[in-house]
Amino acid sequence: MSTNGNNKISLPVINRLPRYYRTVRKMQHNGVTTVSSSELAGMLGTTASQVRQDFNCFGGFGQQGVGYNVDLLSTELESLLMGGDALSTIVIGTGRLGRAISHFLAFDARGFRLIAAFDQHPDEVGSSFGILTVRNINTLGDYCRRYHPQIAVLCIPEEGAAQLAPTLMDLGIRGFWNFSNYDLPSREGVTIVSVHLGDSLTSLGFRVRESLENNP
Amino acid sequence: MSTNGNNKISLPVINRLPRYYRTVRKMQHNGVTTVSSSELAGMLGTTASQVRQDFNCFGGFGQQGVGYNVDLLSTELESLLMGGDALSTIVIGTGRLGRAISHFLAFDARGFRLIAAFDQHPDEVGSSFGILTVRNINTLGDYCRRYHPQIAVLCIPEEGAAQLAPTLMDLGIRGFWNFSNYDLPSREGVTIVSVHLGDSLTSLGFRVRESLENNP
DNA sequence: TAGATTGTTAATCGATTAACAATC
DNA sequence: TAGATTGTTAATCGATTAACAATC
Repeated sequence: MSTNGNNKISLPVINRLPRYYRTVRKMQHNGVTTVSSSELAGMLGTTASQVRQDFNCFGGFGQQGVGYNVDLLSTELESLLMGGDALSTIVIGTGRLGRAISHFLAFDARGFRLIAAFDQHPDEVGSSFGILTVRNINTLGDYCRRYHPQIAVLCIPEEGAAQLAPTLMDLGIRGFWNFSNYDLPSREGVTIVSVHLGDSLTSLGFRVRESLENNP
Repeated sequence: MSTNGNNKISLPVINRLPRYYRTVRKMQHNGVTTVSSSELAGMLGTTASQVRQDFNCFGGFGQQGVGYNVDLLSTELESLLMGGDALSTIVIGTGRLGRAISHFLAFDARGFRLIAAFDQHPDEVGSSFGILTVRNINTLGDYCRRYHPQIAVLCIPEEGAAQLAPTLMDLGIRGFWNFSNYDLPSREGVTIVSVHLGDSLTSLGFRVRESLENNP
């Protein structure tokens, strides 16, 4: 069923949904037809309680005494996560990372559709970018006013992101997948998901060093 | 000061440290010499209480009535996060993503040192990889037994990661920066930080669609 | 029916925030 | 000294886990 009326769904729950979906797809692929909350929990390293709580945010699609129908679960999660029209998406920054991410996005779309790529370097502009051509960053405003992209993927350095973010929000961008080091300011109606590679690496370092101290 | 004795530092705290460090560095760069917990909190979108709680995990380096010395804070955080010997690191998978990530790692090392890269494709093997040369994946075991790398960056598909992970742990890898879709099983003494790009993108999609429903 | 497992309410746990005494 | 701000303890909040009645 669709999202359970007023009950706002918490971020921890939302962030677990993709993993549920991945796991259920895998089971479906293996021909499993029914799964209990405790089986799923075991597979995911969580608790049966959590699985049931999470699924119930969207109106129970289990059957008491039996469990969950894998096909149904898969269909529901899929429509929940990537149902409806594809989100039109632009990439800003076509360096190494921008190209890798865009390839990922184009290869495994998950409800997104890449419609343009922008860069500031003259020698990038005009170069091919998958099935697209890299556009000049100074045509970004015109482009957005004409095509109204919904999502922006930021693969540019901090300064560029800081400068561009408010403009992009004003131009109607509703979601950011941010790979820059800049922390975008939140704004009503705009969703921001940041992948801080540097922070992630730094905390890995801290944790490994901590572990090496206890157990060299 | 170094980590406060027995008090285990919680993961939420650890994950906030890199942001503290980034912010403090920026202030240092701007010539700020002293900062209060509430100023820092304002800058980071958190509370003064949290800042003080977090810093106190490492034995207070503030001064009552005055605040925190920016240089000291920067030095302490730096030594905490990337002090000591660099962690020797290998990359597995030299496709688009592997190359982008490695470039990032080499450019902004943060206490890591990239010492080798491996791939399974014959036409990748032997190609240049920054200052390194791509090695054949089937020499991985020998390499690890000889050079004892501490960190592995996984930029390979799920199946490869699933197959390689236990082997790498047996070979003494102490930390994984995992970009595959595979959820590595945890093991005592091994730290895993996963960057699930697909999950991150999927939850962005969910949240944007949710927001579009309320406010098209 | 009896056994199993959900949906849902209640209890627990941990993290965040507030408060305030210590002290610069 | 008075004002400010930390370090630290206590209160709150939210998320996770446990329990159990409903029901397949």
